[in-house]
Amino acid sequence: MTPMPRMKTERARKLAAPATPPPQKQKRLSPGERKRDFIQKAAELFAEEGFGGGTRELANKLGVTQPLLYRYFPSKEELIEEVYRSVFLDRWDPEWDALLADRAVPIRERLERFYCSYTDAIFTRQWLRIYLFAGLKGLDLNSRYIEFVQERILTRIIVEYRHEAGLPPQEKPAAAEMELAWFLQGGIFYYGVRKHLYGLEVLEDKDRVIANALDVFLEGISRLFATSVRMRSAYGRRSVVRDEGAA
Amino acid sequence: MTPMPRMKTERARKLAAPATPPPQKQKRLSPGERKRDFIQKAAELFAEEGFGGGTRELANKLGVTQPLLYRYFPSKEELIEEVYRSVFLDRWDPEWDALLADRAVPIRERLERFYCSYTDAIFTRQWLRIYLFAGLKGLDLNSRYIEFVQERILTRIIVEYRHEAGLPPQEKPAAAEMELAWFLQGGIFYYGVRKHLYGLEVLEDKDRVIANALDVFLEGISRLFATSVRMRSAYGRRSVVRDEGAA
DNA sequence: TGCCTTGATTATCAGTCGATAATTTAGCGT
DNA sequence: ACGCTAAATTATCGACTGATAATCAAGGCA
Repeated sequence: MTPMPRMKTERARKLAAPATPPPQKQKRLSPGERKRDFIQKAAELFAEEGFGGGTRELANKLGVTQPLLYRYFPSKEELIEEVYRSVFLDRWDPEWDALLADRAVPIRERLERFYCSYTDAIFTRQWLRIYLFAGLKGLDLNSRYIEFVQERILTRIIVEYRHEAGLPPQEKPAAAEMELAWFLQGGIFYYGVRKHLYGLEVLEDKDRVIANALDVFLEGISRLFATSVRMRSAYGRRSVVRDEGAA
Repeated sequence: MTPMPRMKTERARKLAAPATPPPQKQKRLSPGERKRDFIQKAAELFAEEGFGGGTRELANKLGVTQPLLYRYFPSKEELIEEVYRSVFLDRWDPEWDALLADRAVPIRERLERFYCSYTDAIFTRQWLRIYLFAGLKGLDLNSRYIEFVQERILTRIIVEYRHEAGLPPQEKPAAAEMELAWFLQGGIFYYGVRKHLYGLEVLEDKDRVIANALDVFLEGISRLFATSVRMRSAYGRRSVVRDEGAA
């Protein structure tokens, strides 16, 4: 009801959005675009700050004000879940399923092609950090992703390896076999963590590192599986493949 | 000035410190004890909530009031660093140095003993969570721990393996060799992450999982090192051990 | 027993957080 | 050109954060 609220409004705008100085006329995006922008910038923010990153800082990255977020997401928690979905569920290339199961190609080459391509997709600072933040937060979506990895990658590795090695098929891989597949997965994964999370000096040729890891893994399990089949726990020596059931 | 402020005080105390109901007379600890208690409970809190865990919640766990924290630590950040120190720097058993370097024992057995004992120390929910939180926060203390692992564990594994395999000694392990050692470390580490961070069903016999991983690793690298020595990059095939220098 | 050091408490501040209600205004359809 | 829908803003709330100053009181020492 008083004169000149004009000047004050102008100043408030400048202070509120210093991140994007030039494009001041950004207004009225379609709901779809706005929502996508929120999710994308939120992924960037949460990757750096964790899910505790502020909604105001997020709004600044978009050049809008903070309450606008709540026109598109009922709560911050729901934004987080959508970020999570966009980062994880949409990055699986269906091609990989076919690749891993293609018995016309030797298992060695299948695994090399898969892991080189798969790590191209997930070995980014953003993906790895959000993955770890989500794990620490205990989101159930994270557990579901792990189960996905277990079913779509690791179980297949065991099944396909056994097939190529001429070992008898099983209904389900033994727990000890799954642990060996996880050993491979974890060993490769940690390369990405060292490089992109810790920023350490690593051997830069990622595909060569993967190839070496696969050499070690496949040579290693071939000897292990061979002995376990040959002696069938005749010795008291560790027998790997025998199932003790999952806990 | 009125009767019964007694009741109100009583209620306030109960609301403020519900964590430790019976010992209400806890007062006047020596500075040393109090400080240790703060660090220990802070480790528990930060492991669950991350370093964003509140100072009031921490005080509640101790049954004291929040400002008391600032008699022992100038700021929360400094408390975090002391927590970090107590969790990481004090858990290395000097015995492990001798164990890894003891050439009277076969490398296979040295590694098994070491990793079984080492993982007994670090495979706890608290250690793993603080380790990952610290990594995401980018604390330089974390980088220093990684370098420690690299020097005290991984370099030694390569050196000792090469010695036992009769390979010529090097001034420094090749970058590709360090990557293989990291592959082992990461593969074992991920077992702890799956169990204690994600709470997944794993094969419960940790020492057997480690033994299997070592079988695979040692068998694998023995073949790899042998071929690389035999053919010296005669083929165009990948040669592992040749150094390309660290980035 | 009474004092005095110091551990511990109460009261409080300034800043930030997620979220809500009311208001403004951009831009399409007529 | 106007008007209406809805995108975006301003203003604000209550809860919670780390931190400070002033006050209280436990317990060793005389």
